[in-house]
Amino acid sequence: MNIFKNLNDAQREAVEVTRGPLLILAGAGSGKTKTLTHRIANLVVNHGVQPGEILAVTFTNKAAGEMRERLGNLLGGASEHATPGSAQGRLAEVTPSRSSSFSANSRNFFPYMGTFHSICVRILKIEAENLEHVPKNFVIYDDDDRQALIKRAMKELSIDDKQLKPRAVSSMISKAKNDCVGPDEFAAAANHPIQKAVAQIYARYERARRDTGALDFDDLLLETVRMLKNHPEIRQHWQGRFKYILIDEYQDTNAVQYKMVKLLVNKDKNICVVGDDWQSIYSWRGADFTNILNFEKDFPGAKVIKLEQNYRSTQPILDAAHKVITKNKNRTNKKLWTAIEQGEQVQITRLNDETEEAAMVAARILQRVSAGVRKFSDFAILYRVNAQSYAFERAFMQAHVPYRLVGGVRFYDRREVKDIIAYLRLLYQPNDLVSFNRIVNMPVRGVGEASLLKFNTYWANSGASIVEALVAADEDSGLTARARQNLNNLGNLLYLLRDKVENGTATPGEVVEELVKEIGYKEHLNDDTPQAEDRLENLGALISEAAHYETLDEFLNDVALLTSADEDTGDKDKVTLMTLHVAKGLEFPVVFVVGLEEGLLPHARVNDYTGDDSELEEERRLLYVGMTRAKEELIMTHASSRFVYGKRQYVLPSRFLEDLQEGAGNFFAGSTPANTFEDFEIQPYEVGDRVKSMQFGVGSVVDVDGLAVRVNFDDGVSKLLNVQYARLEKL
DNA sequence: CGGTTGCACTTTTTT
DNA sequence: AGTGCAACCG
Repeated sequence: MNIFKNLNDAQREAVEVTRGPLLILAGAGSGKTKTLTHRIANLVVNHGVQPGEILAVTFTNKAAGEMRERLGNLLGGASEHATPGSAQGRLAEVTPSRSSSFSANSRNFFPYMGTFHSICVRILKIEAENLEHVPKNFVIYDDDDRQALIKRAMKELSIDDKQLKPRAVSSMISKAKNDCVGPDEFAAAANHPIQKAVAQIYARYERARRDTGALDFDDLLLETVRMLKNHPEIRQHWQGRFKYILIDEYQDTNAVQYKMVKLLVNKDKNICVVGDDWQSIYSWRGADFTNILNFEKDFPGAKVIKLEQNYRSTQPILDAAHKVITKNKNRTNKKLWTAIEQGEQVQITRLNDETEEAAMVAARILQRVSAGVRKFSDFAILYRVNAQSYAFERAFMQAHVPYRLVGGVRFYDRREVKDIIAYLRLLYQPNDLVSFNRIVNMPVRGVGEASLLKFNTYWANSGASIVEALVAADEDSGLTARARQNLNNLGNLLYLLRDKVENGTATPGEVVEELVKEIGYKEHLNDDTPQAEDRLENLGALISEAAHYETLDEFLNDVALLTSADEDTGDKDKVTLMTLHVAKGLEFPVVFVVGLEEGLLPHARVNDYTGDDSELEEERRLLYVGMTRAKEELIMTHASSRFVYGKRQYVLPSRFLEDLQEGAGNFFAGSTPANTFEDFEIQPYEVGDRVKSMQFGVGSVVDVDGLAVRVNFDDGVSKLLNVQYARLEKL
């Protein structure tokens, strides 16, 4: 097998340089994944490296799955000869086993591959017995779980959740954790009253979370870093184990992840990071692309390789994307090039509103598909916020355009699924307070606020776990006989199921089935509502999902770490709908980037009056990412008005469209030629002005709000008009 | 205790 | 517009 065949010079070099620190600056579409997989294959095949000695960190579980698949293809039958790693060396389950193209037997063959989070879970589960604050059977709290606990902490501290939003507190705590700042340090640095309040909540939250046997998303990383820092022998073990480290999307690593990398790299410094600062779009969750800019400083003597040939897009698409991104000041310099010189021109189209926008897109797709030029799966619609998908879903349904929605509500976030998962978590971790609160009266078992309060007191005094307290609750608990009976039953059920899980008499699938039957959950779901059928269907899907797992432990971990983008939506012939963030790393023959308007892209929350352009630049990178997903055709749209918060608002074209216009010449084609933007001059109107509209006749201005002007026309019609588009003339 | 009704808030992006 | 939460009544 020749691993180097099919690689260009830069890619080949990136594969060949196996020793020492290596930075691969990989532009969009430059064959990054290919290079990474070839690199791993080269290590294994030509350098005698055991797969288990390689750590490969990806940004999403899906990316890990893809890399695994490509590696499998590359190595072909080699897996049969591979020596299985230790028991710990099994492949991280990143997607339910059904979607993996490999049998469970081939797992040992593969490197540690996955997201930072999933890798941390694996390491922490292994090391839990050596760690004070990490129980072996920890559960993973997602954002909702964390917020529930924060709310509770705020209530206990009598902090009004209207004045200080639990969500805001949650994100402040998250930020602190991502900066490796604990509650004490946070309190010490707090001087503003809000910070002081948050410090109190933070401390209380942490205590509650620990008592409850849970780690939140950020803890997974933080506890791993703490462990590596504070336990030299553990650090040495893992440093010795991971002889080669690869990190993809390095521009999106945050402070904790950076620290972890530094702690995991051993004296040989065989670390290879791959990334592109132009595609850094996660600073809002703490990512810091200076990590990639500073790599050479962090690892002196690092080799730097640039992958600048783009294999994905045509020249016109690349030129347009380049025009946008080069408006950013804070960035590295590079020049992508493509051998595909010929191609369709980039189009910009203006529509009246989101309905027309979606209808136009649907019509265009249908036209191309029925002409036999394209298939549905060639198309992707990319937008800034999930809410934009509604209009497209409606239009596509109407036009019978098959589509798949990536992202949005996770399967595991559906209410019925979360209920059952909460039961499973509680029987797995009998102190999981958040799960207990969720299910204690679901389905209704006559335990309301008053009973719950009594039970909580009883439980707190007992010093036992929640499940133990449920079983033990007697007359002394002060509970009414009925409530006590019901709580006892709940506890007994959880005990029974836990036993079955622990001694292996029941698989996760069987446990879920028995649970559903025992609590009468199907009857509970089967109410009169029209959604009942969907819910029952989801419940069925959950049961069959659980059936793919051997242990509850594995199942719960996957449930917690899978994102909606990881969900297998099937490879049917469908148009893809997703956010720009989710689109990173993907490519499609035809891409529509929609909603290019001020307030949407750049998003309204972007601060652009402070003189700090960093947020605006991130929005621009987001557009760049979207544009560079296109292989052959790129169409960008914007609407004149849009429904926001249930109100129709007039919106301006995105300033990023002006970036594209410069030196455009005949660059653009489509229903809106580039010169649309030339007559942008806005005439000021005042209340009382007499105006004339080509469409509506003569009238008086009665209200002015920015560019939106309300005109009462003389024929009695009142219209809200955008002065940029309504062809108004001042009289 | 539990269901209903009305009101407030939402929307950035995700591991 | 849809959802989630608080207050109210049966």
